[in-house]
Amino acid sequence: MSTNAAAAERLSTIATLLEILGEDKFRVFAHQKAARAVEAMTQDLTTLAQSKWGGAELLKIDGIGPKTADKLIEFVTTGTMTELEELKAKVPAGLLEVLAIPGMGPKTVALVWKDLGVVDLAGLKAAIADGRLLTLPRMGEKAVGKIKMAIEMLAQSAGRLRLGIAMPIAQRVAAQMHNAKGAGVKRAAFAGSLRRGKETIGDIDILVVAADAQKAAEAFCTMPGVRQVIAKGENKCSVRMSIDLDESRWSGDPEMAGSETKAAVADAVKRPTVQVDLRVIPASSWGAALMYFTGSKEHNIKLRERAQKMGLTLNEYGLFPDDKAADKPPQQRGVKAVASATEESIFTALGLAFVPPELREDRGETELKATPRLIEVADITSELHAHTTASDGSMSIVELAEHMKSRGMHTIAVTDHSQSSAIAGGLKPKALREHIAAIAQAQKAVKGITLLAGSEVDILASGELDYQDDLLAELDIVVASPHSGLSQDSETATKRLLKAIAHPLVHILGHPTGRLINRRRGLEPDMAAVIAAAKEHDVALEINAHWMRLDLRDTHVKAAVEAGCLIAINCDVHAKEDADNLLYGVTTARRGWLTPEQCINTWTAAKLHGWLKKKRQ
DNA sequence: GCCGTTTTCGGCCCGACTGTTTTCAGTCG
Repeated sequence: MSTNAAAAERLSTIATLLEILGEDKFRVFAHQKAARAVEAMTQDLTTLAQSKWGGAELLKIDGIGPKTADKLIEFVTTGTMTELEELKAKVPAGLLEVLAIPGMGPKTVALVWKDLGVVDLAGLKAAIADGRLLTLPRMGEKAVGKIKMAIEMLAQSAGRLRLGIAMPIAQRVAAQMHNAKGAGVKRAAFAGSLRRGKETIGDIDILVVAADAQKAAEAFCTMPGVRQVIAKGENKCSVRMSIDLDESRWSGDPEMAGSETKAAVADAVKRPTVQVDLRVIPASSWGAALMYFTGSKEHNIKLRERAQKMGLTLNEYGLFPDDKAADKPPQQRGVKAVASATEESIFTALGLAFVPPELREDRGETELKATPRLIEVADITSELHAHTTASDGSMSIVELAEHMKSRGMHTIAVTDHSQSSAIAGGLKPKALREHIAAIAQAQKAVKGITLLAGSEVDILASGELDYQDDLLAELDIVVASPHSGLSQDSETATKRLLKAIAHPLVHILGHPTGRLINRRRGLEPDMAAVIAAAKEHDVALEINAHWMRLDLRDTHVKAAVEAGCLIAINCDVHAKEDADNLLYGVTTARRGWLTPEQCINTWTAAKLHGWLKKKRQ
């Protein structure tokens, strides 16, 4: 784990422990905010904190004050935080897993701990089994039953759903709500972290405008696949829904696969349910609700703070004048909203440029003077990372070319694996030379798309490339990627990647960390150094669009974009349907604030081919 | 614990749902 992530995790744990101890909730909130700030930092904390002005630099970050800065410097210097150690001595470690149970908040956790001596999950289960939990105030049969159910559900859950699994489910649910009989649904859309395009999703939020809210709720709770109705109110319902693996797009990428793909598929099958929330919204509040439920929470807080400074109050029904009447929310007292029907109108009323959903993470988006022209799927006109039957793909060269042409690409790079990736059928030098000839031959058969002869060359553990330079020089394009030795320490990994980037024949650094979301952490290089080197050597950093990878990740993309680095968005095509993953790659790019010009896949054929040839002269 | 275009002290985002209550605390998003 990177130092930043480790420090953020510790601050977050401090917040949680303070919460259990019943400390001031604003202190808790401050620690949570600081943790998020550290998590979002693009500079390396170690480098920053140890520099002469490190402390002052830390204080410039919103949410980090003198106390937190001290804790961070202490952590970087000594590897520990005294405050955390002291808190850990007071609170049993097992209570953290108890707090993770939905329905068990800090107050209840403190209660079972103090009154029943529960110190971990096993203790809680025992207290449920022998009826002691029922003896607590505000604990009835129903409350205990819910906790029991939540424990069972948690045991089945394998964590957050990957974007590529959640998206098709959400699209299907939204479509089903549109067609709900008798409910008169006028609008239906998904919101939440899915709309923001996060790489993993905790639950799915569906919003509808319906003539008959009750019928809409009824239709929602009785959809195929609903396993349990968690809550069913007038405006809000929550269900747990089975995940049907057939809904998610999966391609057999044997490189990930061998055991990895099978494990990932098994993982998705094992995770049986996902929580889906429905909100029924008045048509006039559509924009406010969409905004509110899209989040993120941090972004919403920023907007509400801003509204408050302007004498306004913002909730899921609209932006209202703040008349300080505390008895009831404004929409229940007939107060007329300043703005509510569209997101655009609310941003405008707040004096802000419209913020695309992918940017709503409180990473500076409310400072924007104008809405940036972010990259879109339609901007992409080339695919620069694809495999054929020569290694581990399922299409021939001609099939691949025809398919990518039908997807509107002017260029397709054929980049089969190199010799060290034996499991993926990597090509020996002789086979690669024959493949180069075969690609030239295929070009004669296919018109209207340029075929490039390339390779996805392994970056060996040492940082050396998997072919000799004379062979690499024969290729139109070289994508250099790490495939093995992915548990190297950070320093070794950094050296390895820097060496590959500095190689004069390399165009693109493919899936730079080699991570697999929810499965493999991958390399954790000093990303600032990698980005600086890529910029210096005119190497594009790849966003691998497969939803298992999304590598670079969003925060790395943002740092690379800020540094002026070139970015490639590639589907790493092995099979036809892999081209559909482009949406996820572009979404990740948008989360990193990428504009079209900085992405080589949007360039005209002339510009792209010219750039590639520069490294062949 | 952090922060300042009313503030260096006194605030700090907002509403729905649930289960237990007899008016609300706790949790969630």
